[in-house]
Amino acid sequence: MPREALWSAIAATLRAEIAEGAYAPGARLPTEAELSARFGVNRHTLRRALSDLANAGLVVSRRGSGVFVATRPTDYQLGRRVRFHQNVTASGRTPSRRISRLETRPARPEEAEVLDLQEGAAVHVIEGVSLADGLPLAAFQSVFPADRFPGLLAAMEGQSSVTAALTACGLTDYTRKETRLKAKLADPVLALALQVQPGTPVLRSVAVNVDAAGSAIEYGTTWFAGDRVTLMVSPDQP
Amino acid sequence: MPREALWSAIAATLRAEIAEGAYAPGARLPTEAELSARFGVNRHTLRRALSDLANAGLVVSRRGSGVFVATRPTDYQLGRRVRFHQNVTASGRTPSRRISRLETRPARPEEAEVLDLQEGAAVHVIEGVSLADGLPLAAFQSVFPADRFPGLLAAMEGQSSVTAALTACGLTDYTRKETRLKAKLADPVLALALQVQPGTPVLRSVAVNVDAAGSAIEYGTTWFAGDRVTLMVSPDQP
DNA sequence: CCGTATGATTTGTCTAGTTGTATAGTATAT
DNA sequence: ATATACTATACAACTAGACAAATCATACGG
Repeated sequence: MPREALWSAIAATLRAEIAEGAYAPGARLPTEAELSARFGVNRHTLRRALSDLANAGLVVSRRGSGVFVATRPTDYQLGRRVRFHQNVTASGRTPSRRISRLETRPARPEEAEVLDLQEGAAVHVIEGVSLADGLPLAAFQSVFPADRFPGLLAAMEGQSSVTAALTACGLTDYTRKETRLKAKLADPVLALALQVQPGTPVLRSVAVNVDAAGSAIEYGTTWFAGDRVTLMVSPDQP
Repeated sequence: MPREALWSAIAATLRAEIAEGAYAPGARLPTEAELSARFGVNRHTLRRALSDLANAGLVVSRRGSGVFVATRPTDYQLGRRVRFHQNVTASGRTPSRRISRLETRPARPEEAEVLDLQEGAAVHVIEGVSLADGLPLAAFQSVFPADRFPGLLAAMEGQSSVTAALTACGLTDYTRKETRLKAKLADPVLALALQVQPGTPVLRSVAVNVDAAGSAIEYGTTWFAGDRVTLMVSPDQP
């Protein structure tokens, strides 16, 4: 009977340390060179162990960067009134946003239709990435009618909460009217923004938000990193 | 009367050559392929001879690396204030240390309890192997409260004496408060670190060191290679 | 201040050599 | 006949070294 293979024992050790919290989710493991020195094995043997962990979905390795502890998939509640920050804090993490684009441009036909605008009317576009504990969870693009919120982009300067900016523009409340979901593959640009491998699955959510009066005020698209987020669709509350 | 087996004769030849110093302790023997060619036998037959030597503790083989000539055991004094270097030099050997891991991570419940910390408080972890004349005698893991010794890991960089690093952090003296001993079997990872066969007996020592004021400052575990070390427990001196 | 270039670091892949293990077959002594 | 010793072959596990590809940090020039 063959005794336990070295790589297997090493994998078990690392597994236990990850489980004990020695390496937090999202954290980088020591380099392969350091780990192989620590265990006193050749780098190939260590890589065999890492490949076992990666196969089990416990770690993700990125060439040139390192090996990272995989984040357990987050449940992301998709409801009429749930915002990003609540979602992330509810799972015990620290939410943050990185805004990458603020601009005003003519509405595209589809956007104009949804937002009930004339084709070519000006819209504000906000693009960015939402993160939990510094790890990208989703990339988003939101389109707002410019004439309804003239100072929106200015209100976004220096802070990152879209909800707060909308409030500053006089919108007290808004709810999600409809959401369409689709599974896609991340193209290189999206993969970069989400820090995943190109070709990994992504959940694209297209949502329309309406104000209290029921008129559309936001046309938002969100791309969730499929391996980090599980979307929970809850029944609508009236 | 059965004439002596081939493998037995080969083993005797190698035994004699090792005894004559043709292969120094720690040196690598020729590869199995070379030796089997030299004696004109199949590799299996030669391996039967080698296995005889290994069983007698004369050689140690490492897969992928080669077969090495082994060395003799040491007495290791276990006292309140005895350090590793003194122990090894006392037995006429050259001590050395190989540090394999320097990290800071959250304390595990047991460690927090012993070191009187809050659960999850940061601790420094130092792992390595202690050697005599280049041969591993013991593998150790030491855990220190990070807030008590903020610069400990930095002090360990570029040198290997834990005592010196502690001194650099302002700790002038410490003594062993308690030691628990247990016999265990080496798992593959530990076996590799100690350069013994997996499954060979190992002495695990769990010790708590305290400073002059009596507060715990180190939670250390040491695994001694059972066939290379004899532990001597001396009565405590007040 | 920003983009670029460059060098160092880190993971991915390949080739080759060494010991460990398993299976099957052959010769020989009892 | 039947163990026992040895041969033959094949594959698995691990080591060793080299190079490629991606990334990151830093310095430099506009």
